[in-house]
Amino acid sequence: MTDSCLVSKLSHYIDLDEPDRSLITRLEKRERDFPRRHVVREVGDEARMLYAVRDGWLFSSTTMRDGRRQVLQFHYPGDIIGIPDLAFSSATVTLETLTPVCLCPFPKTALDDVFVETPRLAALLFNLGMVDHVVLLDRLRAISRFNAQERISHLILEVVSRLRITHPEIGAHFELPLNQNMIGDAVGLTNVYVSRSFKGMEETGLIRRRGRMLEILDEDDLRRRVGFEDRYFSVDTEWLPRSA
Amino acid sequence: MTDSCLVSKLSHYIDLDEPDRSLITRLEKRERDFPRRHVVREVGDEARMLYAVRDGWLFSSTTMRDGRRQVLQFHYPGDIIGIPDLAFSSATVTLETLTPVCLCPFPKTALDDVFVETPRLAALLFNLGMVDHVVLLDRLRAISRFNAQERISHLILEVVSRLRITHPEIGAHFELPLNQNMIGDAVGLTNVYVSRSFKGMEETGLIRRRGRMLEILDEDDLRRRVGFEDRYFSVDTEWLPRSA
DNA sequence: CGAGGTGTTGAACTTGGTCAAAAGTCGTGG
DNA sequence: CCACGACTTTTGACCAAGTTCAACACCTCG
Repeated sequence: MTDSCLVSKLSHYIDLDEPDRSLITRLEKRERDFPRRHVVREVGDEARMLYAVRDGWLFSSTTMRDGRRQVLQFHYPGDIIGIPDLAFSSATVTLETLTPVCLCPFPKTALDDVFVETPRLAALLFNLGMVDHVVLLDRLRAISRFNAQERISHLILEVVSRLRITHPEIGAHFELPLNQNMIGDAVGLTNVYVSRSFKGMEETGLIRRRGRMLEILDEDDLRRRVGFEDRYFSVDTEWLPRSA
Repeated sequence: MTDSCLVSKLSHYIDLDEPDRSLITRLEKRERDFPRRHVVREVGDEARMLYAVRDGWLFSSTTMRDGRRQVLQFHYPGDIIGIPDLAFSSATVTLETLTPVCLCPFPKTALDDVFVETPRLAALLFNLGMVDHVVLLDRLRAISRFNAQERISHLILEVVSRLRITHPEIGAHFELPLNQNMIGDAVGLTNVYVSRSFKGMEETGLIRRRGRMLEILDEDDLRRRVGFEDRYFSVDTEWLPRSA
C-alpha cells in the first residue's frame, strides 16, 4: 500500500501526527473496485457506510420524477464521500462512478473513534466539510444568477481548483472527463445549450478544446468574469485544537 | 436567563447531559442585540466569531458585482451562524438581520473545547452541519430545475419545516416575514415574477395570502408536487459516540 | 397627510429549452 | 484495416418561461 490520497489531502492542511495517521490507515483498510458508470448507491439505499476515494472520479446526483437529473457534486481522490448522508439512515443522493474507481468503505460508526481519539482530526474534517459547504454556496449563486457561459466557466474553475489540491502541477491544460450532458446536469442547462455555450466561449477566445482536453486561455480573466474564489486554497486551520 | 434556544434545538436530537449543557451555557454567556435590517458582518470582514441565534431571523447572502443579490440561507433561533466561515479567515457571506435579533457571540476557538471535552456534542454539530448541507443540496436542485411556482413552493416548505423544530405547533397558517424581493433573491427570480407566481398559486388554490400571513391549503399535495423531503425531521443520531 | 417601502400589472424582449436531424468519434469484431 | 453501432456533439427552426422597464396602487407608520 503506497501513500494514501486521504493522508495527502489532509496533510495539505495540517501536519498529521502518528495517532492521526494510524487512524486514517485504519479507515482505509478495506478496498473495493468499481467499473466506470457504476452506481455505488442510490437514493433510498441504506446509508451505513462512508467511502474514502482512493482513485478515480465520482459524482452525486438526484433525479426528479420527470427523469431530469441534477448533478450535485463531483468527488475526487482524497475525498470522503457519503458524508452528507451521515445524518440520515437512508441515502439522500445517488453516488455513481465516472471513471473506474477504487474506494475504501468504512462504517459511519468508525467516525466515533475519530471524534473520541483525535479531536484535532475530527475538527479538521468538520472544517473541510465547511469548505465543501461554501463551495456549494458558490455554485448555488452561480446557477441561480449567472448566464450559461458564466455557469460553465464557474464549473470549470471549480473543478481545476479542486484538482490542484492533489495535483499542484496542473496548469491551463487538462482533461475534463465529463460529457456535455453531465455538465448541463451540473449547472442546470441542457446539453444542447452547453454545446452552444462552449462554441461561444471558444469564439470569444476564453478556452480551446480538443476532445476532452480543455485549455483555459486566460485564467485570471475567467476568474474575474465570474468572481471566482478558490476556496480550497486558503483554509483557516488556526482554530483547530492542538494535538494531544 | 430562561431556557436557551440552542439547548432546545439540540435536545430535539439527543439527550444532553450535564457537561453538554454547561458547555452550551458557556457559549451563550454573552448577548448582543441588533435592530431589524442590520448587517452583522459583511463579505471580507474578519471572521473570528460565531453566533448562536437566541431570538429573531437573519439571512446570509452574497452580492455580485452588478448588484444582484443571492440569498443563501435563512437563520432561525437555535441556529449557530457563521459556521461555514469557520474554514476561512474572512467572511465568505454577508449576515444580515431580518427582524430584531439577539445573538450570543463566541470565538471560533471555543469550538476547540467542544471537540476536546464533549466529542458527542461535537459529532452532533457535525451531523447538523450535514443536515444543512443536504437542505442546501435540495435547494440547489430546486433552483436549478424547477419553474417559478415550484421554486417558491419549495422555499415555503423548507421554511415551515425548519420552524417546526422549535415550534412544533405551527400548522398550515403562519407568518412569512419576507418580502417578494427577498424571496426572489433566495430562489433566483425577480420580485416581479414572484408576484405573478404567487398570484398564480393563489388562483390554482395552492395557497391563500393576507399580508404576510400565508396559508398552505393542502400541504401534502404541495410536498408531492416538488418532491419535498423534510430533512430536519428524521435525523440519524445512531452513529454518535456515547457520552463519556 | 405624506413618504418610503411593497406589491401588481402591462408590453416588449431575451435567454435558454425543445425537437429533430446530421455529423463526429471511438471501440469492437470481422 | 474497415465497418458497424453506440454514444456524443453540433446545428437549425421554433417556442416558452422569466426579465426588464415603467407606471400605478397600496399600506402603514411617522
